[in-house]
Amino acid sequence: METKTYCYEYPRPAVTTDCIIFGFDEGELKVLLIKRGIEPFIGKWAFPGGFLQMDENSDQCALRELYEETGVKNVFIEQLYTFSDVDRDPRGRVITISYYALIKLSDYRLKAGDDASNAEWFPISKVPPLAFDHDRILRIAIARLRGKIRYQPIGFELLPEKFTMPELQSLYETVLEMQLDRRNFRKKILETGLLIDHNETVKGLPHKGAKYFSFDKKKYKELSEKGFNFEI
Amino acid sequence: METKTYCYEYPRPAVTTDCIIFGFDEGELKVLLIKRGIEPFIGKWAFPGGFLQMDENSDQCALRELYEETGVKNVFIEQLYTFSDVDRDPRGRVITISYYALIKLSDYRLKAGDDASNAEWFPISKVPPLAFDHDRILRIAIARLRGKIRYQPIGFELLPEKFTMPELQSLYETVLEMQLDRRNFRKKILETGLLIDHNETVKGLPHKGAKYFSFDKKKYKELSEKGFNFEI
DNA sequence: AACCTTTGTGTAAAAAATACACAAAATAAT
DNA sequence: ATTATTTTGTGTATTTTTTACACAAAGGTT
Repeated sequence: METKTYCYEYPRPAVTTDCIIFGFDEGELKVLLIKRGIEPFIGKWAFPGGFLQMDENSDQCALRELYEETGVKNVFIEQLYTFSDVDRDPRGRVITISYYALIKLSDYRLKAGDDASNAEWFPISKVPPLAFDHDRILRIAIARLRGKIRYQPIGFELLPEKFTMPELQSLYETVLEMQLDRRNFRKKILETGLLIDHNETVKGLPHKGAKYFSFDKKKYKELSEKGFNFEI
Repeated sequence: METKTYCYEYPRPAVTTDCIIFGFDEGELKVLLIKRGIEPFIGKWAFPGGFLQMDENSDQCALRELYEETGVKNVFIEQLYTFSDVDRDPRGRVITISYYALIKLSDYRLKAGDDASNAEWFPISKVPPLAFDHDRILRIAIARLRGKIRYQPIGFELLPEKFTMPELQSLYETVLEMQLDRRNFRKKILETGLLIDHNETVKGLPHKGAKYFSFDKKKYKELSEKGFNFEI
């Protein structure tokens, strides 16, 4: 079918969602990029995304595209910003509602980037020039993540269910680009009351002897509904 | 013309912008609402807004609609959130990129709400039930304003060029819904270095004897480009 | 002229953030 | 196996920030 069967009285832009997928691995913050196989920007890297369908809202669209392109499911997403510049897509007028996702890379390391796929994880310091206005989108996404991790416990979304305090600290240090004192960090994190201590220590490397913790999602929901804040 | 001349291969949603316009007057935070003259929701109050045109981005659209519907120009606007639920408009699929604006009510009190127009200022505690999903949008806008005023000097956008310290404090107390200590507030605000002291006192009521200040926009630009923060 | 209301100002107390050192456990090296 | 090295866990003293608080002066009101 190439007939244009959807007609309107006034012109309408196309609407897409794009998703900036963050992962944390080997002490680095990474984003998942897809190498474009078609024009425009063929061969360039870009964020996964696609067209909004008429039976889904933009959250659902972002989650669907995320799943279709990377196999990732049940992840944290949040709307980032809507980009609407007239010339941002050479094919025509396209509005993009952008999202960012935080995923537990340990769970999904195998899905994307494998089998010579066109998806690949890039440390944010080594992201190549991107298609469309995606460089700008990435900058905004990083700024949002950096700002938000300070006052909402979203960092856990980037770690395995069970993690150690040094791992968590390393994540914070990486995202915030600053060194943190081990004892003060531990104190602050623990006094949120949102960590479950598993009383179990790591056997092998790395982080030998470190205690395992996990994030108490239920407690967080309870407390945040009562209006508590969690500055870290 | 009623012919549908704009045709596409896939269905597209309509895209609009809506603007939540905040003003501060008589010690109250207010929003500007427009009474709908057509279905759906005829007779109900809603935020001003309209359809995105193909030669403008969403910022420009929000500013244009703002000007057309209220005569307001040169104001602070910021993108708020994009709403995309399937059933949010009974006429069909509509995506709304929402903005909020902060205006100096003193400058514009005459334009809207006068001459039996269909625009009116409502204190946020007395906003009637709104059309579409605008109740939800308002809640989100208020939360954003409340959150943002703490770490960015946007409160000044709601006051006249020259204002007194008690006026500024009253604004903060109203938006944050909390009492603030006069001396501590003054100290914090002044140590941002962003206020110009006019060494001139108010003659008449109210705020007799209070000093006039104004916001140093240039200095703010300089400093914020260097990455300074302004928590208040 | 006396009174009332509102403004401007500094310091002491409390709370929060920061700096800091050593013992114990696991691994790595010899 | 012994020793050395690396990384973890833990508490307190110091500094900084935030909060609490009272009185004199100016302008308007009665």
